[in-house]
Amino acid sequence: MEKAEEILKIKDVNPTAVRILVLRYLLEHLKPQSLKDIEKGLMHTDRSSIFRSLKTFEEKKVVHSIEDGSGMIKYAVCPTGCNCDPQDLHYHFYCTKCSYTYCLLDNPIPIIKLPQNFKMQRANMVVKGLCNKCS
Amino acid sequence: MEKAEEILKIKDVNPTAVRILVLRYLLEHLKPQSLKDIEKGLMHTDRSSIFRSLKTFEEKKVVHSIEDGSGMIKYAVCPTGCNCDPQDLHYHFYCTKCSYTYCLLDNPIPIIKLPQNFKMQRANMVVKGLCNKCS
DNA sequence: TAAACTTTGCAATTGAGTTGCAGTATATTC
DNA sequence: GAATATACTGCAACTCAATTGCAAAGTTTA
Repeated sequence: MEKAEEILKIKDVNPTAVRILVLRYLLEHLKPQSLKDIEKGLMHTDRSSIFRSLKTFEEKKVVHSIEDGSGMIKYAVCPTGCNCDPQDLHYHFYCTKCSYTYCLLDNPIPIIKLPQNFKMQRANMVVKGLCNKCS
Repeated sequence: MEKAEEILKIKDVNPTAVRILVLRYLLEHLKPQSLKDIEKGLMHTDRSSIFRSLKTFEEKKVVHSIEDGSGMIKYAVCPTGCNCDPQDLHYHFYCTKCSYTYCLLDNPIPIIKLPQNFKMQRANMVVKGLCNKCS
């Protein structure tokens, strides 16, 4: 069984054609991909089908989504053991010139003190600016 | 001279009718306001005129914009001495249930180590979850 | 006053995300 | 294995915020 199918089986998601293609596409790419990226990559697959696959994946924790400040939601396959906990996340750097998103893995996100009874679900930490190639 | 007019003069922005109304509206509200918020508040002013005022304000550093994860850009008047430096900013908490945005002023944003030759322009740090009223 | 520039209001467009629906495929039951 | 139920897909259409084109109105300058 291929990796994509295995993951789907483990996460209890029906391994349909579109889902396998989408998941494979995400696995093949290191960087988080947007719906549009995937659509371009899988030229003959319908956008809404990809969209719905991604929603299913998110729900079943196959992938998690990232708002990197580009205006498009990006998706990345959850690594083994990822519980999609916000504290697992890291800063992202979005280059306003070349639109590339970098992960700033060196900087841990500090524990954030929330007011009483506030519950964190997720966090998006985005630094925008110019990357080394564009500055 | 009223406060809004003063600010516009200092920041070298032509004090037109729409601009004064928009800036007054922002000054009257503590929380960052979206284009839609302002549109609702200023019932007889055209959206695109408000939009262009805000763009002008941003350019002239009268206001800065905040992406709080709500999907709508929010605008806030720059406090005196604000140079729109990303380090001046703070975390925001966006309640996914009531859509209210809170400023988490107690948590300073740490200095973020960027790779060589990366230049920060701005930062958006958003925590999403449920606020005390909704949890 | 006329010309040049700025601002405004309206209408239309963009672009990402999302939904309704009918047709197709897959699974379940008899 | 056929009948029925359920899940998935593709297409088209829609939402919603942001943005733009353009001509009219207002303001400044020569």
